[in-house]
Amino acid sequence: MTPSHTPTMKDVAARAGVSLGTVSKVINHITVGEKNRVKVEKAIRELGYEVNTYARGLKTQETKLITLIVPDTMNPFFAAFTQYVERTLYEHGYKLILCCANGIPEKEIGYLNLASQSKTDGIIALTYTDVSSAIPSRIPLVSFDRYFEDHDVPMIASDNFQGGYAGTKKLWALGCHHPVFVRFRSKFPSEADKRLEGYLSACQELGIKPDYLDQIDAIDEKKILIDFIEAHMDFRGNLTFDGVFANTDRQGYLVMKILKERGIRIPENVQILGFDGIRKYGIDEGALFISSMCQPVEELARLCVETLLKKRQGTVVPTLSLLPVSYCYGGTTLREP
Amino acid sequence: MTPSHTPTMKDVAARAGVSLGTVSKVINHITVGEKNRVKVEKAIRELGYEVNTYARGLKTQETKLITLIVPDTMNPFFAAFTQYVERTLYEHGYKLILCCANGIPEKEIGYLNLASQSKTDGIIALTYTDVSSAIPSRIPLVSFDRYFEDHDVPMIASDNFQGGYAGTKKLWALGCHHPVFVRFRSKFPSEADKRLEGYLSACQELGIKPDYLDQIDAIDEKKILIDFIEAHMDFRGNLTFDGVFANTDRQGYLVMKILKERGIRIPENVQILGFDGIRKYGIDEGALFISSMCQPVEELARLCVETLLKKRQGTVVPTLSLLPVSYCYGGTTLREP
DNA sequence: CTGTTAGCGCTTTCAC
DNA sequence: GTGAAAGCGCTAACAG
Repeated sequence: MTPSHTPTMKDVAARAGVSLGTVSKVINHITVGEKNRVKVEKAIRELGYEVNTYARGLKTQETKLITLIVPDTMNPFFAAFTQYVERTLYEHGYKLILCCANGIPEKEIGYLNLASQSKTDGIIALTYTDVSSAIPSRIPLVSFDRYFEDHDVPMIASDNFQGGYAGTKKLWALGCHHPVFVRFRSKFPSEADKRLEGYLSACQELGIKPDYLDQIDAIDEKKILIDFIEAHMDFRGNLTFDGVFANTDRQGYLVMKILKERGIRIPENVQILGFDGIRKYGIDEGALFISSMCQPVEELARLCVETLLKKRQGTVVPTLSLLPVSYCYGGTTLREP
Repeated sequence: MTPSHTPTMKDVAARAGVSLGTVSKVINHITVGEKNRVKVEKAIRELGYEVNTYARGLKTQETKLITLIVPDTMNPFFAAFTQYVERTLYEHGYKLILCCANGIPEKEIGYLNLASQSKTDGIIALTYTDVSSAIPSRIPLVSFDRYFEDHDVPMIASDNFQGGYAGTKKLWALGCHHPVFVRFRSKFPSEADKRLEGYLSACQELGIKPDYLDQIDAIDEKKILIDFIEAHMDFRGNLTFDGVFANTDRQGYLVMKILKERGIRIPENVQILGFDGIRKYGIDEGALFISSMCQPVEELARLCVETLLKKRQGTVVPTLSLLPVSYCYGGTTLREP
């Protein structure tokens, strides 16, 4: 008689006329007599049996669950990253537990603990709050874009320096001889901080006098930008810069709106270049909001997952991996000369 | 001596000098002698103990994990929905397992099974593929926007009919006397199909001759839209409609782009109204892409979670819950008269 | 109110 | 190559 509950290994064993251990071996691909294997496989099929992950996890301390911590999913960049992480995990037989930290440190810490209690096999963290003290040692953890001092945490990121450098050169090549850099950032250090450094380095090489806005944890970004812009007008109201390299697409978009409101034509009067490569309505069909140094989101996500899984199985993994970013036209820069 | 492994209930019991059962009771908030409770709580704190969800789950068949199935997270509407579902679940002590189905039925079915194997406590499904045959009976499942025949699945959705109706009336009030409706949809029936019905109903009431584009599983939306638009020009190249009510913001945005490319001014010549209420760069600061009938995403997410949890605990829940949508100005309609 | 104990479904020795 | 049996950490009777 078929059991009414969801079938367990016991049911399979009974139906196949073998012992529990044999069924377990078949499932875990451990050598077993041909005949028995076939019998067990048949029973599994007939019963629609699937292993109970939690019973298995209890035993093996594996759950096939990976936690992803992101600030939120409404930011299109994080949304894309989340999607690709999920996809890659799925391909490797893992499920994704999603934590939108929303800047709540306790929430991040709670999820970090989840892993340390081995309820989750690892963590991919994209966090901008300060939780480094709560990082469980010896737990598979990879960080995106954020460098954790004092902890042996592999970091994956875009090559932000190169992006800042190449972007500045690109603006120059497109005719911007007075590009300014603009950024708002949190007080927690991240790899993305290197974007400005890249800009500075390129400026030096090009013989441009660098000029930038750098605000930490600003509240009213719009007002600050307006002040910055007005401080860059000469006596007849002309702008003293002809290009804006923004730290993120969002910030660049904001700059664009403000400039347009003031009758400045983009890209004729001022070219704007962002960073991230965010697309309207997702990747598939959407155009960029603005021209941008695009991060290879999919590859970044894959690399995070693969690094994490390798680390879990004990392979030595790079402490730092940087992926290149590339320029993409999005309407706010001049077409190629 | 402190154990080197992550502490178990046994360690807590030993340290507190009580039995396992007592510790379990303290944890599960079952009455226990004041003195013992304090001792146990102290031991828990000192050891940094946390229950092992999987051991517990094995026993109780509860995992405090809920699966959310969405088509993807790059669509801003789904992204927002995901975020709010996660937040609400968190408030209730549940974790989110995220499945981006990407239109792959096998993937959805796999996750559906996860739940039926009681590795997950329930499912919130926002799916546009046909998986109704795979729906495990008697498993807590609530559906967003999609009506499952033959299954006792509570459905949550926006009041799409009301939205279609109110949106049409709004366009009329703003001076559109010849609004057309435009939609692309999948072949799977969903609540969102009622948007067109609302439009038709309002047209009848207003004495407007309805006119609409309705495409199923179209490949080249842009081309179809262009054809539609060109078919609506009189002999001197003037449009025969003065308003477009699009089935989604994305579709409305596409219409806007095409019209603008043809030199048509929005909203002066043609007003455009979308549906969803998607915002650039997420909810916080972003403006709408276009004027829209906005779905109350947060409330929808909350309702899904609460309905699911109620159903789990055996409470009778509504088979259908509709939440009202509301008009939001987004630049593609005329300002209030 | 407290301690003891029998499993939950699975993996993994360990004899056979 | 196979089966029996001992747990993984926890909960839920059940005695006391």
